[in-house]
Formats: sequence, C-alpha cells, structure tokens
Amino acid sequence: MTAVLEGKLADRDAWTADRCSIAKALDVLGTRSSFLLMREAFYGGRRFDELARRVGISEAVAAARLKELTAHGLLSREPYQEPGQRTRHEYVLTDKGRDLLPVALALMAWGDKHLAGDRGAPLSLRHITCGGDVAVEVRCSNNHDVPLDELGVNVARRPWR
Amino acid sequence: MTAVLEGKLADRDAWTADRCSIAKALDVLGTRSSFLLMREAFYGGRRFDELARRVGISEAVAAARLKELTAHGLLSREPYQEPGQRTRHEYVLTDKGRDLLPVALALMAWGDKHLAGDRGAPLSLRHITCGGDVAVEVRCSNNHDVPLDELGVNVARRPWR
DNA sequence: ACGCTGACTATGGCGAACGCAAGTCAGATG
DNA sequence: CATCTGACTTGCGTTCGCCATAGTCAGCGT
Repeated sequence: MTAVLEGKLADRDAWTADRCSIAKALDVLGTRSSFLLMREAFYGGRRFDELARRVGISEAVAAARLKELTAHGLLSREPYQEPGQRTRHEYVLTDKGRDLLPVALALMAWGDKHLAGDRGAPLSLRHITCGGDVAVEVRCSNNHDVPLDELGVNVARRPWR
Repeated sequence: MTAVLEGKLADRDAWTADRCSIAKALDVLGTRSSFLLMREAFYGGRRFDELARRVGISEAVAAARLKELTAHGLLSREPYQEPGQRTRHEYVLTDKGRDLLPVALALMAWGDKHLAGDRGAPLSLRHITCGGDVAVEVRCSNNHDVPLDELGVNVARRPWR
C-alpha cells in the first residue's frame, strides 16, 4: 500500500530523490523552533519577545531563527511605531510564509488524530464566512479524495522554456 | 492578515499553545531524516539499506530513526522472506504513518512552488483512477477553499466523557 | 543627562544528530 | 564448516540546536 510510481520512476534504482521538494522544504524549516515561530505568525504574533515567549525558546534562538526565516522570505521585518514609543520592527508573514498554511494545518490534524491525549484536539477550526469545519484534503482536479494507493507519481514534464 | 482567534483565544495573553498538536507532531517528526524516511516509505521503500541509501543517511542514523518511527507506530517491522533468502524484516507504513500523506504532499507542494529552481517541480501527481491533477487543499465542510484570513480558531469543545 | 524598555548579541555548556569507519551477527549457500 | 550478505551496532569526532546568564544598544520620556 504505497504510492504508484509511474513512467521512469517505476524503476526505483534508476533515480534518486535528489531534487526532492520535501527535502528542500525541510532544509528551510528544519527545526522545531522555526516551524513553531511560523505557527505563532499564523496566530498573529509579530513582536520579537512575544514570539520567543510563546514558542518557549530563548531570545538567542529566536533571533537566529527569525533571521533565517526572514532570509528565506517566509517573514519580513517591518518597522512600526506605537504612539509614544520608538520605532521598532515586527515580523509579518509574506505570501511565501502564508503558503505554509496547509502544511501547518495538516500537521495539526495529524497530531490531533494520533497524538492528542484523552482530552482530544485542543483547537477546532472553522470557516468564518460560512461556519463550516475546516480540514486539509488531498484532492484531484475532479474533486475526488485521493488515498495513497490511488496517487500516481510521475516525472514532471519540463515546463516550456 | 492572520488567522482569526475566536472565543477565549482572542486574548492572546490568556493562553499558551502548550497542548499544541503541531508541537507534538514535531516532537515525533523532529528530524529531517525521520521525515525523509517516511517519504521513502510512501514511495514504497521497505528494506533497511535501501531506505538508508535513498535518504542519504548513514546506516547508524537509519537504524536509530527507524527504531523511533516504529516505536511511535508510524512504521511497523514485519518479517518477510524472499525465496532462497533468509528471513528478514521490512518496514511498512501503518495507518498512522499513512495519515501523514497530506503533510508530505503539502510540504512538497510548498517546496515546488517556492524552492524549486529553474527546472520547476521535479515530480507531478495525478489521481490514477481519473487522471486528474492532485493538490492539497484547505477546505471547509461546505467545500469552500479557506484562506488564512477566513480561518477561525477556537478552543475545541471538550468531547463528552 | 539619565533611566527605562524592547530588541537583540555574546559566551559557555550540554545533549542530540550526524558522518565515517569498523565490528557483529544470523542464516542461506557452497 | 567456511563464506557471504544484509542488517544492524559501536566508537569517535564534529556540528547543530538549545538554554541560561549577562551584556549591548537605540531612542522615548523626564
């Protein structure tokens, strides 16, 4: 019960996953603290010490991770000023960072299902404009739910250039 | 532009994400090598040295990670025997491991979009029973696509007990 | 000019993750 | 019985991620 490797991929010894996007993504989000900082950004966290505190990491680590995340373009460091306060910087989600939402929610859903204790999932998600429950789904363009054994993996055709 | 924290969650100082399922999931899948081993399992990898080689990690690390992944119930270690060969063990996906598919595909999609080089996404996915392209989507029960700013986050009601 | 505060930086130390190289072990084959 | 091979284990050294503590720095308010 695995994915179906099609075309050239069928011969498992004829290729390696060296350009794998999963591996590249893990290089960017390699650490627990990076990912949890993104979680806080989704929840609206913006200020340095707030992010560090909520994630539960030291300020030194927060500084290092935030530097990486901004360097990779997941967050951007923007100046802001509260009245009567001096200019400071806040960390806001970029489009690239926002696109991680399905990853975060998929991970949350998996944890809710398989790791939550007796008390079940701590949070629930709903679509505020219609009230419906929210889930992450693997779907095809004909709107079928796609289980692993119906997932075909191919070498992508080279985009025209 | 963030998620909408509703109910008790609205006061960001009144709670911490201490039971967060994302954090728990990251504790299990904390390392790059763990996750890449799961990727290989999705692709059908089963044997020890095959998994280690394809992920590109040393056998020592592979042994340690596979032990963790089986302990956490994402893989199970099953005996098998090829004709004329002695009994060996292979690592096969459990339901719990298979449920990580949305996470893996979401991560792949993100990497494809934001990290792939000039040559674009290396792999493409299709639904083998209908031919449609496959994607990971954040959807509500009324089938709307849910962007971050329409995502409401609430404290889950305690399941009855 | 001085203090205060938020946002970092610096230093030291620890354990975890990893690679490399070498060693072990079980059992089918000859 | 000796060999061979896949599946590990062991040992060593390095790097990484992290914490704790302490220090720096900028600029607003007084």
